[in-house]
Amino acid sequence: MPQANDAAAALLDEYADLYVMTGGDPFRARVYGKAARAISAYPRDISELTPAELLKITGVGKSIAGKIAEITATGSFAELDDLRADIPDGVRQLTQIPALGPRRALQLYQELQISSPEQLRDAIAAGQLNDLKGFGSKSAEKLLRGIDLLESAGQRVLLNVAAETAARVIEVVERVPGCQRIAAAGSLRRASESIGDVDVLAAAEDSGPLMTALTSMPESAEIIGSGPTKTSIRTSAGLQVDLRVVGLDVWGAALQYFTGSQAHNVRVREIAVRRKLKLSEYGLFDVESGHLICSETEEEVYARLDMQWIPPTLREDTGEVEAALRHELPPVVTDADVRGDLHSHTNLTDGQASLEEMVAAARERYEYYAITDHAPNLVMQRMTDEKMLTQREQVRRLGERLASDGGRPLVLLHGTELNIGPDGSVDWPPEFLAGFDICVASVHSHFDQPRSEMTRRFVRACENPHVNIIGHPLTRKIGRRPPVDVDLAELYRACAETGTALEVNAHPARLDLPSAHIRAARDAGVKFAIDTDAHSLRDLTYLQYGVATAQRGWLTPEDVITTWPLARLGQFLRKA
DNA sequence: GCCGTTTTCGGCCCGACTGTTTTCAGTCG
Repeated sequence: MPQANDAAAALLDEYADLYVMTGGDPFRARVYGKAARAISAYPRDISELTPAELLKITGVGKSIAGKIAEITATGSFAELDDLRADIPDGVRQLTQIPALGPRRALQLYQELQISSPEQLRDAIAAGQLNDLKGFGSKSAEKLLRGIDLLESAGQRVLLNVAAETAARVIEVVERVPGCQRIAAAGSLRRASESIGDVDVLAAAEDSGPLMTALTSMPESAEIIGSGPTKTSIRTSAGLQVDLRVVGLDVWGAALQYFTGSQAHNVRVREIAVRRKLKLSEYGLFDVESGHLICSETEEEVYARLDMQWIPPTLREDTGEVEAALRHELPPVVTDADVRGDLHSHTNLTDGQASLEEMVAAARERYEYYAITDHAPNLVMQRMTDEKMLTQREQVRRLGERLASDGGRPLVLLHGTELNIGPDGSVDWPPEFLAGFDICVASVHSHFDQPRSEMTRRFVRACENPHVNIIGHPLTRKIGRRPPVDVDLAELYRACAETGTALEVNAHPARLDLPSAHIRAARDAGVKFAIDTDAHSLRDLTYLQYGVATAQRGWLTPEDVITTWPLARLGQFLRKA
């Protein structure tokens, strides 16, 4: 989505938070949050829309349209500025502390002038909370732990880390006699790019033994809460795990509910209400009679609301509900659609495994596979023309062997991952590049160029007739390195015009191009390559996260060149 | 503040758990 949309959405979200803090109508606050999501999912740059076009965005009415215009003109809006004057920024930060919400955060500020987590820690130490209404000794303890947690870096984890934790919990709990069914839910099932806590749903008649199995895991460092349907622990690695146990007969309704997102659930439940129905984790009910209509599968629940079943990766309230009601959900790409991988490394540069090892693993999964080791300008990789040509010969011979040994067919492509220099040039002259089957080109340095230079840099790389794919386009690392500043609309235009694909890098630390930008790129006519960028055998298993990211961007197999048969891919790689 | 095969006004998702509440508010997802 355009950057102006992100900025405006952040301001509307901030306004919603501050507004609810001051005791304002919570429904009104919710509308601002809803409008923020709508804007941030909107494909066109909102600063370029006419007032009439703004009003067409669902959730944006006259008042919010006016505020967006104000944001475009001045970078903020008057009502927000007023609230900011009343409530210091640190008070909003207080609500980041687990178990401290907007109401009590404001109470702390108004009665004790506390406006940051550090000040709250000091106030607790000084016993200032002791005679504050609604704060007992347990609150103080809990808040102190919450502040520690907030300050210890990395409270959110990458997808693969969350998936490993969930797998371990499932392994332990499913062995308990009486556990009838178990699965990961929540943001992990939706494949969000980072995960704050791990949700696991289980079915059993008696929840007790399952809860005990969770709380007595050696990894369980703290029991945050425990009841008959829900138990929360924190692992020794600091990750919260929620286990919910329901009856097998309500599995579908519960899985739908615990998968979320919250915004998606709100939309679906509103649709139920309009039909005089009530949806909860226990099923879909007729409001008047109270009778259960269905609850066993997600498909039934959606179908009874006249909706298609919605893949979990799409459940973010960014238009999927409307599309499902119209029965126009796109047939998003799945793991099974992927035929190849066009970006991988070996130990000739910084990979961990040999050419033979990587290819043997790739052969289990793909129809075609490209080796794309680093090029000379990334000097620490010590690449030379000779090394590259020797590898090309090895790849050719290995490819011949694969074709004749009677095993699974796998076509090997020889490529490279070029460096896009600060001026948009790449490592080798055209005559050397012409010898590769495929060239990925990526930014590996000079991340801080101003937008105009960065944009020219990418556009020039796209215009190179030998560059097929822009690798990890925004070069961000989740939670560690911000994305580069590039005019995305210009980048998309250049990709579409030159027949250059954008990568959806599957590594869980990258997931780049991010799903939030993929839809706008696709609408601009861009094609995508889902690649692992594997530097090890394990990295090859991360393909699933690239597919999930593509799904979150609503991509179909038609949009993804690595799902195409080799002949069609070959045509694309010629950039004709 | 937004929205309407109920509605231009009156609604706006629903339930579990915790702590300090003696009947429920706040928080979370």
